Amino acid sequence: MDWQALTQGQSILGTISPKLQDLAAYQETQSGETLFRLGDRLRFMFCVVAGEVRLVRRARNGAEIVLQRSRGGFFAEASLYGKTYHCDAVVAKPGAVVRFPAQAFRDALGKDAAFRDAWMSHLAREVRQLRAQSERLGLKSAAQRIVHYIDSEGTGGAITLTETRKAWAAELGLTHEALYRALRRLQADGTLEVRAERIALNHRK
Amino acid sequence: MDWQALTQGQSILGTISPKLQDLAAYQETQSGETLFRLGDRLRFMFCVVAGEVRLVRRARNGAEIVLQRSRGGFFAEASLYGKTYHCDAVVAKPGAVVRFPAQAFRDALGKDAAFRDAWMSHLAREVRQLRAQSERLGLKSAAQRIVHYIDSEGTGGAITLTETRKAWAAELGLTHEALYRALRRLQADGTLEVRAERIALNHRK
DNA sequence: CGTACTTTTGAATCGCATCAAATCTGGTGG
DNA sequence: CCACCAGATTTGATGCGATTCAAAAGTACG
Repeated sequence: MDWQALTQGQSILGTISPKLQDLAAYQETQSGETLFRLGDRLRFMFCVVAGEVRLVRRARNGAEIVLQRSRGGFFAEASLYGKTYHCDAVVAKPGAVVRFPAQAFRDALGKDAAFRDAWMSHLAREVRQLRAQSERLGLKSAAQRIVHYIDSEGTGGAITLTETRKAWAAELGLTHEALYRALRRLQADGTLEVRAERIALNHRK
Repeated sequence: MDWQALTQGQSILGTISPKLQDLAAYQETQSGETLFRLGDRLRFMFCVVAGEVRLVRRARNGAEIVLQRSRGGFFAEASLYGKTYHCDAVVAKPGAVVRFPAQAFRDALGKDAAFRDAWMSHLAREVRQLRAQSERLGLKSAAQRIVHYIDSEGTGGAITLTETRKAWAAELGLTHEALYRALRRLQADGTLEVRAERIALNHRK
């Protein structure tokens, strides 16, 4: 299966050596399917290429705790150095993953300098984005989060949305209704320019 | 200056080779001091050993956007592979940092396998923690965030706080008042056991 | 052309933020 | 040892903003 055609956006996958690529397996995923469970011996590193996978843990009181929602890219990176998985991985929306044998993945990181550099800078970028997102979610008002998002994820004070507004709202930790209303308010008072997918901050002293 | 005595908790720093350690500099920091500015050529990797450093960017509308608050450990990891810093670093609370020449740091990552492994697993752990935090901050109620925290950061459904409750509240994205009240409510309805610094979830079917 | 989903607006409610203030705590210096 | 201070902890009252529930209109897709 030519999974590489599906992974244009995943820069990391491009740097993977042919040897490791041969060991990779493409796997379509069904909703509700479990990729691994807490305590399972670590066998594979997974990369989501379509759909959504969730890392979950059962809380003491029975509630399901979502540790991560992955809608693309690697997940459970921290597991790579452990012996077992520390949570369950459940498919939330059908799609596909690519999976690499964990040992081969570690070996490649040890031997292949280019792959290793790509992996480290991938992790570092991830860290930066997540830190920014945490700071953002710490802000109390919808307006503040929107401005923070545009300023930290956008370029030159503007962004072009690639996702739906509903999905953006979820990323901002808001209901979609709250996002729509906040956007309209910000547009009304002139701090924001909203034209279709392009949203820009107005300069304002 | 023997900065290594101060860095007990920083597991990474322990794996740094003597050669790189010799190039490191210890620096005390004053409130308001700027370690680097957006656009500055990248010279150093910094590690907070005391106090607090903030990575900030000025928003278009004049507001200050906090990208990260670091109260210990490395920050701006993503800068390591760039040529310039992508934000300002300002000291928010006085303390100290250790700084490493960026080129020497990169060289060490390339040559020293043990250091590199420690760095990669440090980044991976960071990613996992931050993902969990983002999921947590996405939860709408104080109670949910508290349970999520105990379940994802604690062991066996319990945590022992090392920070003040006020600081914990900030980490949970709540005001300290909201945290106090939520704790009392959870204790009253029996889902939580609070004894001084030890907070445990009760099993409950 | 129908179905599913997003976008948009409305109304009511609730929980958290905010402001205020009292108590408790640990640490400093007289 | 005590007085004092800064900060943390705790409780109360109030208001605002986001959630929630509801529903209509727009849009993409088979």
